[in-house]
Amino acid sequence: MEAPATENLAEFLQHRLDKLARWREAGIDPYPYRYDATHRSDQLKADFDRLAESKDEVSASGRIMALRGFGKSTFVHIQDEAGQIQVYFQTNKLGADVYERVGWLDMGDIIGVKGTMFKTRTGEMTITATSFELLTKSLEPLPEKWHGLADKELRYRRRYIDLTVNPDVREVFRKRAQALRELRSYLDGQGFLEVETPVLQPLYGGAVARPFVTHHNALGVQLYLRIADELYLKRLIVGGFHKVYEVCKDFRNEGMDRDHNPEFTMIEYYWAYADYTQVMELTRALFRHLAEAICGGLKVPYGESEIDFDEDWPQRPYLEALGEALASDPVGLSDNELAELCETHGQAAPDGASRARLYDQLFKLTVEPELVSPTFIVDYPKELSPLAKAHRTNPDLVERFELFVGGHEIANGFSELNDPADQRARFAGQVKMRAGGDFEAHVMDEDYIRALEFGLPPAAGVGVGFDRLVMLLTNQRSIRDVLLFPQMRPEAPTDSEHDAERS
RNA sequence: GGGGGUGUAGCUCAGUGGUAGAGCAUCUGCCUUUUAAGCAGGUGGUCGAAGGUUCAAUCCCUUCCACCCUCACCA
Repeated sequence: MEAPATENLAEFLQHRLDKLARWREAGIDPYPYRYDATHRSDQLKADFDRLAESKDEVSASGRIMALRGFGKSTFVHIQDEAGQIQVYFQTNKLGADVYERVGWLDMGDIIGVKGTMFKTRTGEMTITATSFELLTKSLEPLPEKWHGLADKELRYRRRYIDLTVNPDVREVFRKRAQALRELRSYLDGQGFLEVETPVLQPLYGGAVARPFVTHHNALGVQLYLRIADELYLKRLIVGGFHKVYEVCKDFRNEGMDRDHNPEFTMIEYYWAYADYTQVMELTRALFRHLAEAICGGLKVPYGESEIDFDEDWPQRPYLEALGEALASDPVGLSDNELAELCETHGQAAPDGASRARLYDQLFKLTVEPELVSPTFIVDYPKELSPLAKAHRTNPDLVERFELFVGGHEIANGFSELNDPADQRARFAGQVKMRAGGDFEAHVMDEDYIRALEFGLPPAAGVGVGFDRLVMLLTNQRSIRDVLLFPQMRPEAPTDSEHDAERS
Protein backbone atom coordinates (compact mmCIF):
# COMPACT_ATOMS: atom_id res chain seq x y z
CA MET A 1 0.00 0.00 0.00
CA GLU A 2 1.09 3.51 -0.74
CA ALA A 3 2.54 5.31 2.25
CA PRO A 4 0.55 8.31 3.49
CA ALA A 5 2.02 11.55 2.20
CA THR A 6 1.82 13.51 5.40
CA GLU A 7 1.52 13.28 9.15
CA ASN A 8 -2.08 14.30 8.89
CA LEU A 9 -2.94 11.42 6.62
CA ALA A 10 -0.92 8.99 8.65
CA GLU A 11 -2.81 10.12 11.73
CA PHE A 12 -6.10 9.85 9.89
CA LEU A 13 -5.31 6.32 8.83
CA GLN A 14 -4.19 5.39 12.32
CA HIS A 15 -7.49 6.58 13.79
CA ARG A 16 -9.40 4.55 11.25
CA LEU A 17 -7.27 1.49 11.91
CA ASP A 18 -7.85 1.93 15.65
CA LYS A 19 -11.58 1.94 15.08
CA LEU A 20 -11.32 -1.06 12.80
CA ALA A 21 -9.55 -2.87 15.64
CA ARG A 22 -12.33 -1.91 18.04
CA TRP A 23 -14.90 -3.70 15.86
CA ARG A 24 -12.74 -6.76 15.76
CA GLU A 25 -12.15 -6.68 19.52
CA ALA A 26 -15.91 -6.64 19.94
CA GLY A 27 -16.01 -9.85 17.91
CA ILE A 28 -17.54 -8.18 14.85
CA ASP A 29 -16.20 -8.74 11.34
CA PRO A 30 -15.79 -5.25 9.80
CA TYR A 31 -15.97 -6.78 6.31
CA PRO A 32 -18.97 -9.13 6.39
CA TYR A 33 -20.30 -11.06 3.42
CA ARG A 34 -23.73 -9.80 2.50
CA TYR A 35 -26.60 -7.63 3.52
CA ASP A 36 -30.17 -7.94 2.31
CA ALA A 37 -31.90 -4.59 2.56
CA THR A 38 -35.67 -4.44 2.24
CA HIS A 39 -35.64 -1.06 0.52
CA ARG A 40 -33.56 1.36 -1.47
CA SER A 41 -33.47 4.99 -0.36
CA ASP A 42 -35.86 6.13 -3.09
CA GLN A 43 -38.29 3.33 -2.27
CA LEU A 44 -38.34 4.33 1.38
CA LYS A 45 -39.25 7.86 0.37
CA ALA A 46 -41.82 6.85 -2.23
CA ASP A 47 -43.57 4.49 0.18
CA PHE A 48 -43.01 6.66 3.22
CA ASP A 49 -46.61 7.30 4.28
CA ARG A 50 -47.49 3.64 4.41
CA LEU A 51 -44.24 2.65 6.12
CA ALA A 52 -44.49 5.39 8.74
CA GLU A 53 -48.09 4.47 9.46
CA SER A 54 -47.53 0.72 9.73
CA LYS A 55 -44.24 0.99 11.62
CA ASP A 56 -43.04 -1.95 9.53
CA GLU A 57 -39.43 -2.79 10.06
CA VAL A 58 -37.37 -1.67 7.08
CA SER A 59 -33.70 -1.98 6.28
CA ALA A 60 -31.36 -0.09 4.01
CA SER A 61 -27.67 0.02 3.26
CA GLY A 62 -25.26 2.61 1.99
CA ARG A 63 -22.21 4.76 2.52
CA ILE A 64 -22.16 7.33 5.33
CA MET A 65 -22.00 10.74 3.63
CA ALA A 66 -22.85 12.91 6.62
CA LEU A 67 -22.51 12.23 10.32
CA ARG A 68 -23.71 14.53 13.09
CA GLY A 69 -23.32 13.41 16.67
CA PHE A 70 -25.19 14.93 19.62
CA GLY A 71 -23.90 12.97 22.53
CA LYS A 72 -26.68 10.49 23.13
CA SER A 73 -28.10 10.67 19.60
CA THR A 74 -26.59 10.75 16.14
CA PHE A 75 -27.84 11.61 12.67
CA VAL A 76 -26.33 10.02 9.63
CA HIS A 77 -27.02 10.22 5.91
CA ILE A 78 -26.39 7.02 4.05
CA GLN A 79 -26.13 7.03 0.28
CA ASP A 80 -27.06 4.17 -1.99
CA GLU A 81 -27.32 4.02 -5.74
CA ALA A 82 -30.57 5.96 -5.80
CA GLY A 83 -29.73 8.75 -3.37
CA GLN A 84 -29.56 9.41 0.35
CA ILE A 85 -31.71 8.63 3.36
CA GLN A 86 -31.27 9.91 6.86
CA VAL A 87 -30.79 7.55 9.79
CA TYR A 88 -31.38 8.48 13.43
CA PHE A 89 -29.55 6.64 16.19
CA GLN A 90 -30.69 7.07 19.80
CA THR A 91 -29.18 5.62 22.94
CA ASN A 92 -32.48 4.65 24.50
CA LYS A 93 -33.61 2.92 21.33
CA LEU A 94 -30.43 0.96 20.69
CA GLY A 95 -29.21 0.48 24.26
CA ALA A 96 -25.97 1.89 25.55
CA ASP A 97 -23.83 -1.03 24.35
CA VAL A 98 -24.99 -0.87 20.76
CA TYR A 99 -25.04 2.91 20.72
CA GLU A 100 -21.41 2.95 21.73
CA ARG A 101 -20.61 1.39 18.36
CA VAL A 102 -22.13 4.38 16.56
CA GLY A 103 -19.06 6.17 17.83
CA TRP A 104 -16.92 3.68 15.94
CA LEU A 105 -18.46 4.79 12.64
CA ASP A 106 -16.83 7.29 10.33
CA MET A 107 -17.65 9.23 7.21
CA GLY A 108 -17.37 6.91 4.25
CA ASP A 109 -18.15 3.71 6.15
CA ILE A 110 -20.72 1.43 4.58
CA ILE A 111 -23.46 0.26 6.93
CA GLY A 112 -26.75 -1.56 6.99
CA VAL A 113 -29.57 -0.26 9.17
CA LYS A 114 -32.82 -1.74 10.46
CA GLY A 115 -35.56 0.45 11.87
CA THR A 116 -38.85 2.20 11.24
CA MET A 117 -39.74 5.30 9.27
CA PHE A 118 -40.63 8.66 10.79
CA LYS A 119 -40.38 12.34 10.05
CA THR A 120 -38.20 14.68 12.07
CA ARG A 121 -39.42 18.07 13.26
CA THR A 122 -37.98 19.62 10.15
CA GLY A 123 -39.93 17.15 8.04
CA GLU A 124 -37.16 14.90 6.77
CA MET A 125 -38.04 11.28 6.14
CA THR A 126 -35.78 9.28 8.40
CA ILE A 127 -35.09 5.74 9.57
CA THR A 128 -34.95 5.54 13.33
CA ALA A 129 -32.55 2.68 13.88
CA THR A 130 -33.36 -0.34 16.00
CA SER A 131 -30.10 -2.02 14.98
CA PHE A 132 -27.29 -1.55 12.50
CA GLU A 133 -24.26 -3.35 11.12
CA LEU A 134 -20.94 -2.23 9.80
CA LEU A 135 -20.66 -3.60 6.26
CA THR A 136 -17.32 -2.10 5.26
CA LYS A 137 -14.88 0.11 7.10
CA SER A 138 -13.50 2.99 5.04
CA LEU A 139 -9.89 3.98 5.60
CA GLU A 140 -9.66 7.00 3.29
CA PRO A 141 -11.04 10.51 3.74
CA LEU A 142 -13.91 11.72 1.56
CA PRO A 143 -13.48 15.01 -0.29
CA GLU A 144 -15.03 18.19 1.01
CA LYS A 145 -18.77 17.80 1.37
CA TRP A 146 -19.90 21.14 -0.04
CA HIS A 147 -17.73 21.62 -3.13
CA GLY A 148 -17.27 17.95 -3.81
CA LEU A 149 -14.30 16.82 -5.86
CA ALA A 150 -13.53 19.49 -8.45
CA ASP A 151 -10.02 18.66 -9.60
CA LYS A 152 -10.49 17.14 -13.04
CA GLU A 153 -7.38 15.05 -12.88
CA LEU A 154 -8.45 13.44 -9.62
CA ARG A 155 -12.00 13.03 -10.91
CA TYR A 156 -10.81 11.04 -13.94
CA ARG A 157 -8.09 9.10 -12.18
CA ARG A 158 -10.21 8.21 -9.15
CA ARG A 159 -13.59 7.99 -10.76
CA TYR A 160 -14.90 5.99 -7.79
CA ILE A 161 -14.59 9.08 -5.61
CA ASP A 162 -16.07 11.31 -8.30
CA LEU A 163 -19.07 8.99 -8.60
CA THR A 164 -19.48 8.87 -4.83
CA VAL A 165 -19.57 12.61 -4.26
CA ASN A 166 -20.90 14.03 -7.54
CA PRO A 167 -24.43 12.76 -8.20
CA ASP A 168 -24.70 14.37 -11.65
CA VAL A 169 -21.74 12.27 -12.79
CA ARG A 170 -23.67 9.14 -11.86
CA GLU A 171 -26.57 10.53 -13.86
CA VAL A 172 -24.47 10.98 -17.00
CA PHE A 173 -23.43 7.35 -16.95
CA ARG A 174 -26.94 6.16 -16.23
CA LYS A 175 -28.04 8.03 -19.32
CA ARG A 176 -25.20 6.55 -21.30
CA ALA A 177 -26.34 3.06 -20.36
CA GLN A 178 -29.90 3.98 -21.18
CA ALA A 179 -28.88 5.35 -24.58
CA LEU A 180 -27.08 2.13 -25.43
CA ARG A 181 -30.06 0.07 -24.30
CA GLU A 182 -32.47 2.17 -26.37
CA LEU A 183 -30.20 2.06 -29.37
CA ARG A 184 -30.03 -1.71 -29.24
CA SER A 185 -33.74 -2.14 -28.77
CA TYR A 186 -34.45 0.27 -31.61
CA LEU A 187 -32.18 -1.50 -34.06
CA ASP A 188 -33.36 -4.91 -32.87
CA GLY A 189 -36.91 -3.70 -33.45
CA GLN A 190 -35.97 -2.78 -37.01
CA GLY A 191 -34.80 -6.33 -37.60
CA PHE A 192 -31.07 -5.76 -37.16
CA LEU A 193 -28.91 -8.56 -35.79
CA GLU A 194 -26.27 -7.65 -33.25
CA VAL A 195 -22.97 -9.30 -34.08
CA GLU A 196 -19.42 -9.39 -32.77
CA THR A 197 -16.40 -9.17 -35.03
CA PRO A 198 -12.69 -9.33 -34.22
CA VAL A 199 -10.98 -6.66 -32.21
CA LEU A 200 -7.63 -8.20 -33.10
CA GLN A 201 -7.22 -7.94 -36.85
CA PRO A 202 -4.40 -9.04 -39.13
CA LEU A 203 -5.12 -6.04 -41.39
CA TYR A 204 -6.76 -2.87 -40.29
CA GLY A 205 -9.20 -0.91 -42.40
CA GLY A 206 -12.55 0.76 -42.68
CA ALA A 207 -11.27 4.13 -41.60
CA VAL A 208 -8.35 6.45 -42.09
CA ALA A 209 -6.31 6.23 -38.92
CA ARG A 210 -3.15 4.84 -37.37
CA PRO A 211 -3.61 1.62 -35.42
CA PHE A 212 -2.29 0.18 -32.18
CA VAL A 213 -0.01 -2.72 -32.99
CA THR A 214 0.29 -5.88 -30.94
CA HIS A 215 1.70 -9.36 -31.32
CA HIS A 216 0.28 -12.83 -30.98
CA ASN A 217 2.88 -15.20 -29.60
CA ALA A 218 1.34 -18.51 -30.61
CA LEU A 219 0.86 -17.55 -34.24
CA GLY A 220 3.95 -15.38 -34.27
CA VAL A 221 2.14 -12.63 -36.12
CA GLN A 222 1.63 -8.93 -35.81
CA LEU A 223 -1.96 -7.95 -35.13
CA TYR A 224 -3.75 -4.64 -34.98
CA LEU A 225 -6.46 -3.41 -32.65
CA ARG A 226 -9.33 -2.52 -34.92
CA ILE A 227 -9.81 1.05 -36.05
CA ALA A 228 -13.24 0.21 -37.49
CA ASP A 229 -15.50 -2.78 -38.08
CA GLU A 230 -16.70 -1.88 -41.52
CA LEU A 231 -14.98 -4.51 -43.62
CA TYR A 232 -16.04 -7.38 -41.34
CA LEU A 233 -19.64 -6.25 -41.16
CA LYS A 234 -19.85 -6.03 -44.93
CA ARG A 235 -18.48 -9.55 -45.16
CA LEU A 236 -21.49 -10.57 -43.08
CA ILE A 237 -23.78 -8.88 -45.60
CA VAL A 238 -22.00 -10.92 -48.28
CA GLY A 239 -22.74 -13.97 -46.12
CA GLY A 240 -26.45 -13.32 -46.33
CA PHE A 241 -27.46 -11.30 -43.27
CA HIS A 242 -29.69 -8.42 -44.32
CA LYS A 243 -29.25 -6.13 -41.36
CA VAL A 244 -26.38 -6.27 -38.88
CA TYR A 245 -24.95 -3.94 -36.29
CA GLU A 246 -22.17 -3.93 -33.79
CA VAL A 247 -21.35 -1.91 -30.72
CA CYS A 248 -17.67 -1.57 -31.44
CA LYS A 249 -14.82 -0.54 -29.24
CA ASP A 250 -12.38 0.93 -31.73
CA PHE A 251 -8.81 2.04 -31.15
CA ARG A 252 -6.94 4.79 -32.93
CA ASN A 253 -3.37 5.64 -32.18
CA GLU A 254 -3.74 9.38 -32.52
CA GLY A 255 -4.02 12.57 -30.58
CA MET A 256 -6.39 13.08 -27.69
CA ASP A 257 -8.63 16.05 -27.16
CA ARG A 258 -12.15 17.02 -26.25
CA ASP A 259 -13.57 14.81 -29.02
CA HIS A 260 -11.01 12.02 -29.19
CA ASN A 261 -10.00 9.22 -26.85
CA PRO A 262 -7.67 6.47 -28.09
CA GLU A 263 -10.35 3.88 -27.41
CA PHE A 264 -13.91 4.83 -28.13
CA THR A 265 -17.26 3.33 -28.98
CA MET A 266 -18.63 3.28 -32.48
CA ILE A 267 -21.99 1.91 -33.52
CA GLU A 268 -21.95 0.56 -37.05
CA TYR A 269 -25.01 -0.73 -38.86
CA TYR A 270 -25.31 -2.17 -42.37
CA TRP A 271 -28.46 -2.72 -44.35
CA ALA A 272 -28.57 -4.88 -47.48
CA TYR A 273 -30.56 -3.78 -50.53
CA ALA A 274 -30.72 -0.22 -49.17
CA ASP A 275 -28.96 2.93 -50.35
CA TYR A 276 -27.63 5.91 -48.46
CA THR A 277 -30.92 7.81 -48.49
CA GLN A 278 -32.52 4.97 -46.53
CA VAL A 279 -29.82 4.75 -43.89
CA MET A 280 -30.00 8.53 -43.53
CA GLU A 281 -33.68 8.24 -42.75
CA LEU A 282 -33.00 5.37 -40.36
CA THR A 283 -30.31 7.41 -38.62
CA ARG A 284 -32.64 10.37 -38.24
CA ALA A 285 -35.37 8.18 -36.78
CA LEU A 286 -32.88 6.53 -34.42
CA PHE A 287 -31.56 9.87 -33.14
CA ARG A 288 -35.04 11.24 -32.63
CA HIS A 289 -35.96 8.13 -30.69
CA LEU A 290 -32.89 8.49 -28.48
CA ALA A 291 -33.52 12.18 -27.82
CA GLU A 292 -37.04 11.44 -26.72
CA ALA A 293 -36.07 8.43 -24.62
CA ILE A 294 -33.09 10.04 -22.90
CA CYS A 295 -33.97 13.72 -22.81
CA GLY A 296 -37.73 13.46 -22.75
CA GLY A 297 -38.17 15.53 -25.87
CA LEU A 298 -36.78 16.58 -29.21
CA LYS A 299 -35.36 19.89 -28.02
CA VAL A 300 -32.13 19.15 -26.20
CA PRO A 301 -30.11 21.75 -24.32
CA TYR A 302 -26.48 21.92 -25.39
CA GLY A 303 -24.18 24.45 -23.79
CA GLU A 304 -25.60 27.90 -24.34
CA SER A 305 -27.78 26.75 -27.19
CA GLU A 306 -30.35 24.10 -27.89
CA ILE A 307 -30.37 21.31 -30.41
CA ASP A 308 -33.68 20.77 -32.10
CA PHE A 309 -34.07 17.20 -33.30
CA ASP A 310 -37.59 18.01 -34.41
CA GLU A 311 -36.84 20.27 -37.35
CA ASP A 312 -36.36 18.95 -40.83
CA TRP A 313 -32.84 17.74 -41.20
CA PRO A 314 -31.54 19.46 -44.31
CA GLN A 315 -29.44 17.55 -46.82
CA ARG A 316 -26.81 19.78 -48.32
CA PRO A 317 -24.40 18.62 -51.00
CA TYR A 318 -20.84 18.93 -49.82
CA LEU A 319 -19.55 21.04 -52.68
CA GLU A 320 -22.61 23.25 -52.62
CA ALA A 321 -22.28 23.94 -48.90
CA LEU A 322 -18.60 24.65 -49.39
CA GLY A 323 -19.32 26.85 -52.41
CA GLU A 324 -21.80 28.92 -50.46
CA ALA A 325 -19.37 29.40 -47.60
CA LEU A 326 -16.61 30.44 -50.01
CA ALA A 327 -18.92 32.45 -52.25
CA SER A 328 -17.49 30.70 -55.29
CA ASP A 329 -17.62 27.26 -56.86
CA PRO A 330 -14.73 25.22 -55.40
CA VAL A 331 -14.66 22.96 -58.45
CA GLY A 332 -13.70 25.92 -60.61
CA LEU A 333 -10.77 26.92 -58.40
CA SER A 334 -7.19 25.79 -58.86
CA ASP A 335 -5.29 24.02 -56.08
CA ASN A 336 -3.32 27.20 -55.51
CA GLU A 337 -6.45 29.26 -55.15
CA LEU A 338 -7.85 26.75 -52.67
CA ALA A 339 -4.64 26.86 -50.66
CA GLU A 340 -4.84 30.64 -50.57
CA LEU A 341 -8.41 30.45 -49.33
CA CYS A 342 -7.24 28.21 -46.50
CA GLU A 343 -4.86 30.95 -45.45
CA THR A 344 -7.45 33.69 -45.66
CA HIS A 345 -9.72 31.58 -43.47
CA GLY A 346 -7.10 31.45 -40.83
CA GLN A 347 -5.12 28.29 -41.39
CA ALA A 348 -2.57 27.55 -44.05
CA ALA A 349 -2.80 24.19 -45.76
CA PRO A 350 0.16 21.82 -45.47
CA ASP A 351 2.51 21.78 -48.45
CA GLY A 352 1.55 19.36 -51.19
CA ALA A 353 -1.95 18.88 -49.83
CA SER A 354 -4.17 16.98 -52.22
CA ARG A 355 -7.23 18.63 -53.67
CA ALA A 356 -9.51 16.54 -51.49
CA ARG A 357 -7.50 17.56 -48.48
CA LEU A 358 -7.82 21.24 -49.38
CA TYR A 359 -11.58 20.84 -49.72
CA ASP A 360 -11.66 19.09 -46.40
CA GLN A 361 -9.71 21.78 -44.63
CA LEU A 362 -11.83 24.57 -46.08
CA PHE A 363 -14.94 22.66 -45.10
CA LYS A 364 -13.76 22.33 -41.52
CA LEU A 365 -12.87 26.00 -41.35
CA THR A 366 -15.98 27.44 -42.91
CA VAL A 367 -18.94 25.06 -42.92
CA GLU A 368 -18.56 22.66 -39.99
CA PRO A 369 -18.75 25.13 -37.07
CA GLU A 370 -22.08 26.42 -38.38
CA LEU A 371 -23.77 23.03 -38.36
CA VAL A 372 -25.41 23.11 -34.93
CA SER A 373 -28.85 21.74 -35.67
CA PRO A 374 -28.80 18.32 -37.28
CA THR A 375 -27.64 18.53 -40.88
CA PHE A 376 -26.71 15.90 -43.42
CA ILE A 377 -23.85 16.85 -45.69
CA VAL A 378 -24.10 14.59 -48.72
CA ASP A 379 -22.27 13.58 -51.90
CA TYR A 380 -18.58 13.83 -51.13
CA PRO A 381 -15.68 13.94 -53.56
CA LYS A 382 -14.51 10.46 -54.43
CA GLU A 383 -10.94 10.87 -53.16
CA LEU A 384 -12.14 11.28 -49.59
CA SER A 385 -14.04 8.00 -49.51
CA PRO A 386 -12.32 4.83 -50.70
CA LEU A 387 -15.15 2.51 -49.57
CA ALA A 388 -18.16 4.45 -50.83
CA LYS A 389 -20.02 3.79 -54.05
CA ALA A 390 -19.82 6.27 -56.90
CA HIS A 391 -22.72 8.63 -57.16
CA ARG A 392 -25.38 7.40 -59.56
CA THR A 393 -25.51 10.74 -61.41
CA ASN A 394 -22.01 12.16 -60.98
CA PRO A 395 -18.99 9.85 -61.23
CA ASP A 396 -16.70 12.35 -59.47
CA LEU A 397 -18.75 12.04 -56.30
CA VAL A 398 -19.71 9.24 -53.96
CA GLU A 399 -23.04 8.55 -52.30
CA ARG A 400 -21.93 9.42 -48.83
CA PHE A 401 -23.28 11.49 -45.98
CA GLU A 402 -21.99 12.84 -42.73
CA LEU A 403 -24.32 13.95 -40.00
CA PHE A 404 -23.32 17.07 -38.09
CA VAL A 405 -24.90 18.06 -34.80
CA GLY A 406 -23.69 20.72 -32.40
CA GLY A 407 -20.77 21.53 -34.70
CA HIS A 408 -19.43 17.99 -34.48
CA GLU A 409 -19.43 15.08 -36.86
CA ILE A 410 -21.61 12.42 -35.28
CA ALA A 411 -22.27 9.88 -38.02
CA ASN A 412 -20.91 8.89 -41.38
CA GLY A 413 -22.50 6.58 -43.91
CA PHE A 414 -22.70 5.67 -47.54
CA SER A 415 -23.96 3.43 -50.25
CA GLU A 416 -21.37 0.69 -50.08
CA LEU A 417 -18.98 0.20 -52.94
CA ASN A 418 -19.64 -3.38 -54.12
CA ASP A 419 -17.87 -3.44 -57.49
CA PRO A 420 -14.71 -5.49 -56.79
CA ALA A 421 -12.77 -3.96 -59.67
CA ASP A 422 -13.55 -0.45 -58.53
CA GLN A 423 -12.70 -1.38 -54.93
CA ARG A 424 -9.37 -2.83 -56.04
CA ALA A 425 -8.59 0.35 -57.92
CA ARG A 426 -9.47 2.49 -54.92
CA PHE A 427 -7.32 0.35 -52.60
CA ALA A 428 -4.50 0.64 -55.13
CA GLY A 429 -4.82 4.41 -54.94
CA GLN A 430 -4.62 4.20 -51.16
CA VAL A 431 -1.60 1.94 -51.30
CA LYS A 432 0.08 4.52 -53.50
CA MET A 433 -0.68 7.25 -50.97
CA ARG A 434 0.72 4.99 -48.32
CA ALA A 435 3.91 4.50 -50.26
CA GLY A 436 4.04 8.28 -50.48
CA GLY A 437 4.24 8.44 -46.69
CA ASP A 438 0.59 8.60 -45.70
CA PHE A 439 0.50 5.98 -42.94
CA GLU A 440 -3.20 6.41 -42.50
CA ALA A 441 -4.12 5.32 -46.00
CA HIS A 442 -5.76 1.94 -46.43
CA VAL A 443 -3.83 -1.21 -47.09
CA MET A 444 -4.86 -3.67 -49.78
CA ASP A 445 -7.24 -6.24 -48.33
CA GLU A 446 -7.35 -9.18 -50.75
CA ASP A 447 -9.81 -11.19 -48.72
CA TYR A 448 -12.22 -8.29 -48.71
CA ILE A 449 -11.91 -7.98 -52.50
CA ARG A 450 -12.58 -11.70 -52.76
CA ALA A 451 -15.72 -11.23 -50.67
CA LEU A 452 -16.85 -8.52 -53.09
CA GLU A 453 -16.09 -10.82 -56.02
CA PHE A 454 -18.33 -13.39 -54.39
CA GLY A 455 -20.99 -10.67 -54.37
CA LEU A 456 -21.99 -7.97 -51.90
CA PRO A 457 -25.59 -7.03 -52.58
CA PRO A 458 -26.40 -3.36 -52.81
CA ALA A 459 -26.10 -2.09 -49.26
CA ALA A 460 -25.65 0.99 -47.17
CA GLY A 461 -24.03 1.42 -43.79
CA VAL A 462 -23.43 3.96 -41.07
CA GLY A 463 -20.94 4.52 -38.28
CA VAL A 464 -22.09 6.56 -35.30
CA GLY A 465 -19.64 8.02 -32.80
CA PHE A 466 -21.47 6.83 -29.73
CA ASP A 467 -19.44 8.81 -27.22
CA ARG A 468 -20.12 12.02 -29.10
CA LEU A 469 -23.79 11.14 -29.30
CA VAL A 470 -23.82 10.67 -25.54
CA MET A 471 -22.14 14.06 -25.19
CA LEU A 472 -25.07 15.61 -27.05
CA LEU A 473 -27.67 13.74 -25.03
CA THR A 474 -26.08 14.58 -21.67
CA ASN A 475 -24.90 18.11 -22.47
CA GLN A 476 -21.22 17.39 -21.90
CA ARG A 477 -18.50 19.17 -23.82
CA SER A 478 -15.65 16.72 -23.32
CA ILE A 479 -15.51 13.06 -24.32
CA ARG A 480 -13.77 12.41 -20.99
CA ASP A 481 -16.95 13.29 -19.18
CA VAL A 482 -18.85 10.50 -20.92
CA LEU A 483 -16.12 7.88 -20.46
CA LEU A 484 -15.93 6.30 -17.01
CA PHE A 485 -12.18 5.88 -17.24
CA PRO A 486 -10.77 8.18 -19.91
CA GLN A 487 -7.22 7.58 -21.04
CA MET A 488 -4.69 9.35 -18.82
CA ARG A 489 -0.95 9.34 -18.65
CA PRO A 490 -0.03 6.75 -16.02
CA GLU A 491 0.64 8.23 -12.61
CA ALA A 492 4.27 8.71 -11.72
CA PRO A 493 5.42 5.85 -9.53
CA THR A 494 5.84 6.67 -5.86
CA ASP A 495 9.29 6.50 -4.34
CA SER A 496 8.66 3.10 -2.82
CA GLU A 497 7.49 1.65 -6.13
CA HIS A 498 10.49 3.21 -7.76
CA ASP A 499 12.79 1.52 -5.29
CA ALA A 500 11.03 -1.77 -5.81
CA GLU A 501 11.58 -1.52 -9.55
CA ARG A 502 15.24 -0.79 -9.13
CA SER A 503 15.93 -3.65 -6.74
C1' G B 1 4.19 19.58 -31.56
C1' G B 2 2.83 25.46 -30.80
C1' G B 3 0.45 29.09 -27.49
C1' G B 4 -2.01 30.14 -22.73
C1' G B 5 -3.22 28.56 -17.71
C1' U B 6 -3.05 25.70 -13.14
C1' G B 7 -0.18 22.97 -9.28
C1' U B 8 -0.07 25.74 -1.47
C1' A B 9 -3.21 20.89 4.42
C1' G B 10 -7.19 14.89 2.90
C1' C B 11 -10.82 18.34 -0.12
C1' U B 12 -12.22 23.54 -1.89
C1' C B 13 -9.28 27.71 -2.15
C1' A B 14 -6.69 32.56 -0.26
C1' G B 15 -1.65 34.57 0.26
C1' U B 16 3.58 36.58 0.79
C1' G B 17 11.24 37.87 -1.16
C1' G B 18 11.95 37.42 5.82
C1' U B 19 9.42 31.06 10.65
C1' A B 20 2.60 29.41 6.03
C1' G B 21 -3.53 30.87 5.98
C1' A B 22 -9.21 30.08 5.85
C1' G B 23 -13.51 26.86 5.40
C1' C B 24 -14.74 21.79 5.39
C1' A B 25 -12.66 17.08 6.89
C1' U B 26 -9.81 15.02 11.11
C1' C B 27 -8.72 14.81 16.81
C1' U B 28 -10.42 16.12 22.24
C1' G B 29 -14.57 17.92 25.23
C1' C B 30 -20.09 19.35 25.71
C1' C B 31 -24.87 18.47 23.58
C1' U B 32 -31.26 12.91 22.57
C1' U B 33 -35.36 15.61 16.29
C1' U B 34 -30.09 17.63 13.74
C1' U B 35 -29.03 18.73 8.62
C1' A B 36 -23.35 23.06 4.88
C1' A B 37 -25.38 21.26 12.98
C1' G B 38 -23.24 24.47 17.02
C1' C B 39 -19.66 26.00 20.84
C1' A B 40 -14.58 25.54 22.92
C1' G B 41 -9.70 23.71 22.22
C1' G B 42 -6.10 20.99 19.16
C1' U B 43 -3.39 18.15 15.17
C1' G B 44 -2.00 18.43 10.33
C1' G B 45 2.50 21.50 5.06
C1' U B 46 9.46 19.34 1.40
C1' C B 47 3.81 25.61 -0.97
C1' G B 48 4.42 19.69 -7.97
C1' A B 49 10.18 18.22 -8.80
C1' A B 50 15.29 19.69 -9.69
C1' G B 51 18.66 23.50 -10.36
C1' G B 52 19.84 28.95 -10.22
C1' U B 53 19.71 34.25 -8.33
C1' U B 54 19.70 36.19 -3.18
C1' C B 55 22.02 37.28 3.43
C1' A B 56 17.17 34.90 2.81
C1' A B 57 12.88 31.66 -2.30
C1' U B 58 6.51 28.80 -1.67
C1' C B 59 7.03 33.74 -4.25
C1' C B 60 11.99 35.90 -9.03
C1' C B 61 14.77 32.98 -13.15
C1' U B 62 15.76 28.14 -15.84
C1' U B 63 14.58 23.16 -16.77
C1' C B 64 11.39 19.16 -15.95
C1' C B 65 6.57 16.62 -14.54
C1' A B 66 1.21 16.32 -14.35
C1' C B 67 -3.44 18.29 -15.52
C1' C B 68 -6.74 22.01 -17.96
C1' C B 69 -7.83 25.35 -22.19
C1' U B 70 -6.59 26.38 -27.25
C1' C B 71 -4.39 25.61 -32.12
C1' A B 72 -2.30 21.88 -35.17
C1' C B 73 -2.60 16.48 -36.14
C1' C B 74 -6.87 13.16 -36.35
C1' A B 75 -13.09 11.34 -41.09
